[in-house]
Amino acid sequence: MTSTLENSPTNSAYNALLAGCPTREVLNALSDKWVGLVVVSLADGALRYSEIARTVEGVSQKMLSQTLRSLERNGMITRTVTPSTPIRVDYELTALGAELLPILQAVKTFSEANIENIRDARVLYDLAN
Amino acid sequence: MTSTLENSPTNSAYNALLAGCPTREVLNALSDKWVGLVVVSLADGALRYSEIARTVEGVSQKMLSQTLRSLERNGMITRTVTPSTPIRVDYELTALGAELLPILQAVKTFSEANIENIRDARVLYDLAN
DNA sequence: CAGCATCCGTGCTGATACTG
DNA sequence: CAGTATCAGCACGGATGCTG
Repeated sequence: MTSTLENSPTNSAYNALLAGCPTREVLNALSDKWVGLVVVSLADGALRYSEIARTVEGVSQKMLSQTLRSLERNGMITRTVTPSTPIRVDYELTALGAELLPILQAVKTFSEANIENIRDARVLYDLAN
Repeated sequence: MTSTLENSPTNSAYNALLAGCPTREVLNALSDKWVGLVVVSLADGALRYSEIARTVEGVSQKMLSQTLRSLERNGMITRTVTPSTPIRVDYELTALGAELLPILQAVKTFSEANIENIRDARVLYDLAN
């Protein structure tokens, strides 16, 4: 009989619930403020730096650069420089990034679909506390 | 023929890519450091405060309390007090929280499944830069 | 047992200015 | 166009101590 450890649904050697687990780095990287929106902005294919900046409204150059650098370093996106004048830089999801995309899209969709439920819950909570 | 706006997959009135969109609050709330692991810890049903603390290794009481309070306020979990001695407090996912669970589990599973790919990517990136 | 209150360092964030 | 550099603020997060 196979045991059913529902809270251990993966057969991976790693478990982010454990303190020293290196996957916590990844979890932290994925919970950076702009990561979700930047990855989602690349859903339809490669985008230039300025196009991402326009798509992800409100992101500063610093934060966008930093986020792109982090995603590139973690193998989620590629960076392609075309040395034309003016210079052109395109960012595109890697296979790994494409695997991550639907997950982060789900987070975004969940937020958009339930924002009103959440607001209602907050009103109730704040009334009672 | 229906138009295919791939980057607008929802029919919601909200779009987190827009600067003033209230769903960004939710995105920020969901990217809090301990939210993912706490929600996942409740996958199998209600858990006591101390049980969550033990399951989510390394979380401080302050951060756990803060995270639970936030999740409760946003309608993701319920808090049930049993005034026995000693007191007993159980936390459980709401219907909304249960909807969020598989998404955050996917993030966790993705991290665990791809940590080695990510580490390799980092080594390559750091060598080249 | 289940927490809240407080202090305090560090690191994230954004604005501003500058460069190839 | 696509960034980097620097600075100032403050919020996040951890450690500690206390309470019903």
